[in-house]
Amino acid sequence: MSGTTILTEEVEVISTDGLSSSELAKLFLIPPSRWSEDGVFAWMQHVCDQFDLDTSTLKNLHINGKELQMLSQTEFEKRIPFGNILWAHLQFLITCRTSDNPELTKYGMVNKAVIPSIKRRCNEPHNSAGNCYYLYEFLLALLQDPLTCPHLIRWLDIKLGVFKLMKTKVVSWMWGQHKKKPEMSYETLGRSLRYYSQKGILRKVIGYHLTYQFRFLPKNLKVVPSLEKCSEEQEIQGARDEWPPCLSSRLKAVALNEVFPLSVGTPNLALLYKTVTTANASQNTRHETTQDIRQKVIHVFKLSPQGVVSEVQLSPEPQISRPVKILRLSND
DNA sequence: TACAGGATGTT
DNA sequence: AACATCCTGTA
Repeated sequence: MSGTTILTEEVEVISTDGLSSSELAKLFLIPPSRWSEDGVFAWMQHVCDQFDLDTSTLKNLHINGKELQMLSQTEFEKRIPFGNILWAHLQFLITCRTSDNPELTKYGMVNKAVIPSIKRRCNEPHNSAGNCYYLYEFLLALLQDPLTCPHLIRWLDIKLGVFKLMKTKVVSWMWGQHKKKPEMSYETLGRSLRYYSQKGILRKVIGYHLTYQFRFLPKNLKVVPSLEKCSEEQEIQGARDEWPPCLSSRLKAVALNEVFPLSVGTPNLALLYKTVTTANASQNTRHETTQDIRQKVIHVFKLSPQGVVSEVQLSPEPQISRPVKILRLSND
């Protein structure tokens, strides 16, 4: 299949991988009632993609936008996979359209959050893409990225949603970059987490430092393959089996101590993990022993468009002053 | 240093 | 509304 018609009025050639952002923009410019059969299918794929739902169960139902809108909610949810989510999304699109919001076409493209937030976003006329991310979504993204989980943040019990912040300084700094708040600290981030207790999104796990519990988890949560219990070779192979190609190449870069940019939430950042061995002279009452301490050191870099990065100093983290050339930029 | 939560400002 | 900032106080 080399191309598909996605709109009733216009013919657009699209790749089999999905729609480009400009193609999506065109789709959302057209009222849902005027979508073609392929337009409806493209919309379904897009939404499932945005909500991390399994797109493989989707198939072209060969109904156009008009027929789609004529379905009752019950009928809709019965016939269409993930019907509850798609229904909510469709209602969202229709409502925004009729409320005469000039920015509406953008919203169909940035729905990376949970369903309840869609309605609220509909009423936020000046919400930019960089602003649409909540802290809990950001943390969930980090927990699903092998570059940040488990080194910066990890599950203590994924089934219970219990996680721990391993490197508060780095995570807080990344969140600050994401929100364009360079002064962000764990003091501030922690206050936001405490607000989440009140809202019922998180719960503090009492007695455990830096440990919180999600009270709700998204379906199809990606599980980062364990990095601790296997060799580097297995690690990379495991990642290759379980993750899309772009991610396994990123994991490989980490294993090889290469600098590699983060793509989740913070595309302008890079992390470098390095295992350093230091001799540690520890004193017992009787003997003095030297012990090799293997420690994972994390360096954080900021990317420029040329791929040259400078290290960010997260005091008292170690600093490298020389600029580093990025070997590979993200494919995704 | 982590943590609880009040007060107030910002977007 | 969802933080960000600042702060008082506790452990």
